Amino acid sequence: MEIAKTYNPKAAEDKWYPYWMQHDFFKSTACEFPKGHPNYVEPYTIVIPPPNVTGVLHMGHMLNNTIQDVLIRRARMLGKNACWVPGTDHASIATEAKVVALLKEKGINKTDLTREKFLEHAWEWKEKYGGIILEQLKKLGASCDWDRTRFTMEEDLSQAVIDVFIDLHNKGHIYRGVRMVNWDPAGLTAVSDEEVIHKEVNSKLYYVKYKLVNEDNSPLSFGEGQGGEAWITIATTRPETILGDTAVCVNPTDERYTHLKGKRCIIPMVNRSVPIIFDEYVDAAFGTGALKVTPAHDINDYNLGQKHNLNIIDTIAADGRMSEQAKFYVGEDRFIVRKKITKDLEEMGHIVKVEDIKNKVGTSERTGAVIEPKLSMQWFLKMSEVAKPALDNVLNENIKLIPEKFINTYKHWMENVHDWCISRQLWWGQRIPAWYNAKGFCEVAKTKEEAIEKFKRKAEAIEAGIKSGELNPNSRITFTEEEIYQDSDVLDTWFSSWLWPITVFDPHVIKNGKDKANKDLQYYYPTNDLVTAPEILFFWVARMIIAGYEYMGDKPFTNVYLTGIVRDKQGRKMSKSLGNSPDPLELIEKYGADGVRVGMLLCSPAGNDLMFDESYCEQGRNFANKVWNAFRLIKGFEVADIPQPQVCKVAIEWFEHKLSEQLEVINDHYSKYRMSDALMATYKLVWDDFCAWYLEMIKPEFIDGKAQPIDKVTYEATITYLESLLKIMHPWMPFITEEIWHLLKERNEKDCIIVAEWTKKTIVNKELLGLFNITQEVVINIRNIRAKHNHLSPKTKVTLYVESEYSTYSDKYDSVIAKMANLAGPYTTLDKQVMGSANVVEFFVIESFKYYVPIFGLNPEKIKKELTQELEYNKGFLKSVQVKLANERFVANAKPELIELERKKQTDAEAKIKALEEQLKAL
RNA sequence: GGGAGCUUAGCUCAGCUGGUUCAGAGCACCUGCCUUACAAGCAGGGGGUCACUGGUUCGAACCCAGUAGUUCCCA
Repeated sequence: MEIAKTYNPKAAEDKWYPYWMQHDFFKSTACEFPKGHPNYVEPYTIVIPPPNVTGVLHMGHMLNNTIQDVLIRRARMLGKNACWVPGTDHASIATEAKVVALLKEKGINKTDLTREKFLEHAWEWKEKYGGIILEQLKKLGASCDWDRTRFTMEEDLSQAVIDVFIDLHNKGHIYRGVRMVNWDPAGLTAVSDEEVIHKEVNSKLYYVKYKLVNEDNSPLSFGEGQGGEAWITIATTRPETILGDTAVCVNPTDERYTHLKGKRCIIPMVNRSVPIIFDEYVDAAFGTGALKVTPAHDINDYNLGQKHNLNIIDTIAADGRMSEQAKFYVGEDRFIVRKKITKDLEEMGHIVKVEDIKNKVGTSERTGAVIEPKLSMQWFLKMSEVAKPALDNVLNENIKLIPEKFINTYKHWMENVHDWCISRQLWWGQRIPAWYNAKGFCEVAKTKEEAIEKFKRKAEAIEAGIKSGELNPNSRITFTEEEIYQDSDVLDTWFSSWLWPITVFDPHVIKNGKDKANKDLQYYYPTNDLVTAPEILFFWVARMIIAGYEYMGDKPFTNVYLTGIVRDKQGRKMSKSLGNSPDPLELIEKYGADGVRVGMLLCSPAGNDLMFDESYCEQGRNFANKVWNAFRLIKGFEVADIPQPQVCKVAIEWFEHKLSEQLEVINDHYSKYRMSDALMATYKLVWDDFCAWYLEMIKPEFIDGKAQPIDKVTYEATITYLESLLKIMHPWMPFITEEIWHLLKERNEKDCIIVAEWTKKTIVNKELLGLFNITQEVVINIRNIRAKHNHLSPKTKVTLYVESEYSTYSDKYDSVIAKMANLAGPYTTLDKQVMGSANVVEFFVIESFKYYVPIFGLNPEKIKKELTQELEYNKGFLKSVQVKLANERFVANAKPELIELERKKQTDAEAKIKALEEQLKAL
C-alpha cells in the first residue's frame, strides 16, 4: 500500500469522529458499584461552560474546549469513567435581542406580539440556530457525551430554577426593592454590575452656576461689590440631569462654603429651590467642590439622597428619553438634550466654563448602549450569607483556582460582594414566580393556584389580626382570583447557569432535596475540573460555588482552570468589529483539527492571555506531518530474520529509559495543569528523542542504493514505542493518532486509541541517560566539525580517537557514535601514529574525555586560535569556581552535594585546561 | 481614587524551596544540505546588563524597598 507523503487530516477527521460516536466511546454511565467496591470506577467529570445559543464558535471556545478535551481524553485513557457534559445556555438578553431584530426584519414589532407568541418565535429561533456551536465543537474533536446535552431553558432545568427562587425567597435571601440599577436603555432591561463595561471616553465638564437663596427663598446677597446676587458653581459631565437635581452638596471641611449652612439654591430652568447639604463624600478638589445631587440618576447621589432625605425626581424614561417629570425636552433623547440644555443654559448665562476631561462611562456588555443608572423595582438576592462558604472553601483550597493568582481577586470580590439583581425586563427566560393583586401586593408561589391559596391565607390571617385589634384595618387585603397576575420579568441567565453542575445530572434535586439525589448526581458530583475564562469568575464560577454549597452541601468542582483571553498578534482582543479573529473552522480546514489544537495550546499559558498567530497552527500541522512520516518510515521497513545490530540493542534500551523519564515529566505537568509545558515535553520527546535520535539509530542503512531489512526484535520494539508515543499524543492530536493506530496493525472493532490504556512508566536509570547525553554531545561535536569544514560532507567518514587520564571510558555507545557521526571503521582509543599522518587534529573535551578527529589538509593557525579562545574561557571559569570554593562561608553554609558539584566542576575544568594546553603545544 | 498582576533572546513564554536544570524552550533568524520517512524536512550555529535603582545574603532572574512602563479588577 502506498502511503501519502504528507498527512491528510480531513480524511482522518471525517472517518474517526463518526466512528467514535457509533461505538459510544464518549458515553459515560454512572458506576453501579459503591465506592470501595472492587468494581468501582472513579469518575472524572467536566461540565462544559455552556456556550450561548446565539454564539458561533470563536477562538476563545476553541481554546477552552480543546483544553477540556485534552483533560477528558487523558482521564479516559487513565481508566477513569470520563464524562464531559455538553450544553448551551439561553442567554436571555442576547437571544431576545436577536429574535427582536429578526422579527423587525420581517416587519413585526415585539410590542405587537403577546408574550406567548413572542416565545414561540424565540423557540423557533433556538431550534434553528441554538445547536450550531455544538456541531462546530465536533469538528474540533470534542469528545462530549452528546446524549447528555442540556439546555438551561429545558422544562426540568427551568423548574429547578423556579424552585431555587422560591426556596431562597422562603429562606429570606431574596427580596424585592427599589434600587438603583444599571439600566440598558437599548435592551430595556436592568443588567448586573458585572455586565457593565466601563470605558474611558473624552467628555466635557460643564461648570454651571446656581443662584443662592436664603432658607425662606428670599434673595441672598454678599455685599455690594458682587452685583447683589450670590451664586454657587457646580461642575457636571451630565447637564441634562440638572432638571432632576434635588440638592447641592459640599464638603463640610471646605472653607469656601462653610458660610452656606442652611442656605438653598435655585435649579435653573425648573426654578426649583433645593437645599445646600454637607457631606464628607464630596471631593473638595474635584471641579468646584460643589456637587449637584440627582438621586434618580446617579448611584452616589442616590446614596446621598437616602442619607439626607432628598426628593427623587426621575427625569429620564426607560428608553433614555426625557420623562414628563423633566418638564423640558420631554421625549427627546438624553444625549441630544445634553447639547440643547448646554446651549439654553449658556443663553441664560448659567454656564461659567466648559473643560475637556476624560472619564469612564458604563456601557452594556450586550447592547453597547450607555448605561443609565435608574431607580426601579427589582428582585435581589442577598449575597452576604450565602457567599460565605464560597469564599471559605476557595481560601482553604477545597476548591483550587489555577493559576493561584486569581485567589486574590476572588477574595476581594467575595468580601465586597453586592446583592445580586436577578430580575430582567425580558420575556426569554424563566419567569419570576411572583404574583400580585391589583394593588400590587405580592406572593411568591410556583403556580397561580398556589399563589391564590397564599393570598387567601394571608388575607385570613390579617383579618384575624384586625379582629383582635393587633392590626390596622388599612392593612386588609382584598383580591379576586381573576386579578391575580404573574410578574412579567424573567430571571437573569446566570440565575439558571449557576445550577449547571447540579441540574445537568439531576434537575429534580432542588425539589427533592440532596438526600434524594439520583444516581448520576450522586456519582458525578462534585465534578473534577472546570475550564473557563477569568472574565466570568464572578458571574458564573463564584455563583456555582454558592449554589453548590447551598443545594448540595458540597463544592461543584475541585479545580478551576482559568484560561487566558485570545488576542491577536498585536495584543488586541479578538472581536467581530475589529475583524481580527480568524474563523476557527477555516483554520481547521487549513491546518487540520489536530494542528489547530496543538497550535492553540502551544501558546496558552494558564491564566495569561495568549497572543494567537496562525503560525502556531502551522507548527501544529508540521508536527502532525512529522509524526505521519515517522509512521511511514516504520511501516516501510522490510522485516527479516537477521541478527540484531548492537546499535539497535542499545538504542532500544536507551529509549525505554528516555520514554519513562519524559512520561514522568509529562504526567507531572498535567498534574499541575501546565498544559503547554506538557505539550512541549510531548513534542520534544516525539520529534527530538524518537525521530531525530531513536529512529536514526535503528534505521537500516542503504547499501548500493537499496534499503537493508530490519531485524524482527528491533522492529517489534519500535512498533511498541510508536504505540506508546501515539497514546501520549492522543489527547492533543486525537485524529492522527487514531488513524496511525489502525494503520499500524489490524485491530478489532473496539481496539481504539481513544480507549487505550495510558502509557505506563517503566524504568529510569539516570546514569544511563547521562552517558547517552555525553554520547549525543560527542556526535554533535563531530557534526559541528563537519559543518565547519565544508568539504567534509556527511557522507565522508571520519575517524575519532578518545583519551582520558582520569575516568574510565565506557564504550557502551560506541556503535551509536559510529552510526550517527558516520565514523570510519572501528572506534578506537588514541593511536598516535594515525594521528601523526593528519596535519591538523580537531579536538574537543567532554568532562575529562579528550576526543580527536584528524582532518587532512587544513590551516593549523585557525585551529590554534579557536583552541586559545576556548582555553581562556575555561581558565576564567575555573577561577570563578575556585573563588567560590575558597570562600569559607560558602563551604560552611552550602549544601554538601552542592559543594561536591563545585569540586567536580573544578576537576573537569582543570582536566580540560590541561588537555587544551597540550593540544596547543602539539600544534 | 483603591486593589492585584506583569516586565527574562527578534516573537511567545518556562524558570517550582535563593546555589549546574541558571541564564532555558519553541518559533523566527543565519550557514550548509532537494542525503531514498518527512523542504510541512535534515545538520550545525549566532542571539539576553533577566525593566531600572538600592538593600538583605557567602551567593539574587528568584527575597525586600523604591522608580518607570504595562495589563486587569473594583469604585
